[in-house]
Amino acid sequence: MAQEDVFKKLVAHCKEYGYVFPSSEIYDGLSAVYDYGQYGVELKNNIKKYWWDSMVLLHDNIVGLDSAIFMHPTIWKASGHVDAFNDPLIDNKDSKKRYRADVLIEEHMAKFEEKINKEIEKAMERFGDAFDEKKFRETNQRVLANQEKLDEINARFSKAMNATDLQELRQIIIDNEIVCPISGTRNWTEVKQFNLMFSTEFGSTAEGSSKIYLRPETAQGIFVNFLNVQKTGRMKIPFGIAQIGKAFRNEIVARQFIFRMREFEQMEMQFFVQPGSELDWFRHWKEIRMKWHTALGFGDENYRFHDHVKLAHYANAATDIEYKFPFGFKEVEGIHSRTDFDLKQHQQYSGKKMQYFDPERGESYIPYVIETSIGVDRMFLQVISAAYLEEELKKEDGSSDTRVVLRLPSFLAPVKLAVMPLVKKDGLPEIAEKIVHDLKFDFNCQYDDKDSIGRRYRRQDAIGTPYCITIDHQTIDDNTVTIRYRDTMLQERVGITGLKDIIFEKVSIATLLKKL
RNA sequence: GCGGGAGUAGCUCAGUGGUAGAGCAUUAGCUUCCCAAGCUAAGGGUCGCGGGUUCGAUCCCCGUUUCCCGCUCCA
Repeated sequence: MAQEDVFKKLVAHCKEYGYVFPSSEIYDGLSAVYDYGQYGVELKNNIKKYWWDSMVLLHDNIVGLDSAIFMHPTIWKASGHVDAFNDPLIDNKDSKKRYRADVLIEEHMAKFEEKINKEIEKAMERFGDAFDEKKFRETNQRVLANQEKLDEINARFSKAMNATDLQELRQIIIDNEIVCPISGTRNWTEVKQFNLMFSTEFGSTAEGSSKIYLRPETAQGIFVNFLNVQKTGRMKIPFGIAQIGKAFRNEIVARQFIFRMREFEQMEMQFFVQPGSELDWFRHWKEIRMKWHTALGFGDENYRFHDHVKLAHYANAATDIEYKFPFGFKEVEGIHSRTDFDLKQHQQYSGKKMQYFDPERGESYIPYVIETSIGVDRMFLQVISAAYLEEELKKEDGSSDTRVVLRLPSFLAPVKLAVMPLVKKDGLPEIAEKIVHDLKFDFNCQYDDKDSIGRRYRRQDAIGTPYCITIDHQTIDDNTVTIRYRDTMLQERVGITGLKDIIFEKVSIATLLKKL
């Protein structure tokens, strides 16, 4: 089957079995926004717990944080998000090329500069030493005409940019007959502003309210709490702060299922280190994070690092952990050496000293930061991609059969076990119900007595339930049941009294954490 | 944003200018001693939305919206 078909089926399966629904579906949906269903939310919570425990439980120098989504608007000025990602863009309908409207106008203005300079050059040649540039500029008709035109455009342009008047920007392009360098036509679309950040009104009355942003990353919440956590937690460098939370980005391209969403969830850990030691720590965290992924058992060969050659303005080293999705290797997690950029920026913008006194070195400094940042939703997609399998089965009579099974690691599976009476009579349902009642305090259990036993097993396979407990007539005699394993479909006979311990050992997250 | 394709039941799809069908799924009951597709019954759709043509539109025409594919963009 083509890889793309697998992905389509996976998306359909997610919806069909209560993992992921398109947002606002009854109102025709909301682009690039998705909801997690009854099983999706369980899987997501389990992924988050695995990450959180691996950070906060396993490292005595990493603590958690839950900072607010609303933050002071200056934070996004300091981080660079306000200025870096809100360019006015315009498309040429013929060449289908996209340009920055401001760049088009600036380039156009540069042409007038050139014309003026050429006039001056020519005049210089003509007049030689006697040439007076200032006077020439003030008197030459062609220079004056060009300069006037230039000043006029510049005045309109500055005004439009300051007021972010997109219509005026387009009008400037049209009035000046600026053409697309490729198609040569003036067939332009409207100017659009692609804002990375969502904004909203803060304050309950329209007059007193001010514009604030929904955070585009959780990291800044950690940076602005650096001093709070360091001081109240008596943290000594090196130490880390971990946070799980929602973030929001206006994506230009949607259509990638939950791989790229406008509202998404991040699991970020910022690790503060001595300046100069950051690249050692960068390598250290690369290793730790890769181990976290491979411990899930989806096959080491399906992961790889992708080191960045071109670095963001704040980083001096960066890599991605990529997983081989059905649609190719894609980034799941990013690890960045962010230098002291963020804390330095906040120190400058807030006027507060974002420094740490290092007793070992006897000096204060702004710590350097190693960031590990993973998208919960991407991780979710990674897990479910890896788990999804359409399996060909040979039946005893020689005919073949397929079953769809989610081979989720037990600790991540939404439902841990299904308990089912083999037949709906002879007191078997009552025994099954009692088992569910006893185990429901420890595990997510389901009771099912509808349809044939084989069909019930398949239903559980489809949602990834790792264990099925079946009560049969032998149970009445000796208090034993069968436990059926999802991946192998094999069964074992065990005593009812030992069930809790058996399941607990298999689904405990501690078993997984010990591998790290 | 541009171009192409599609939108009929929860899912996969059929269908006709004269008030809508199948399989699977769901619910209830029967049957059933271990791996889906036995039996019976029931529920569920103003055929994406709006407008036009027509005596009458799910079907023809126009617009719109959503999804899919390609291009474009992308920290």
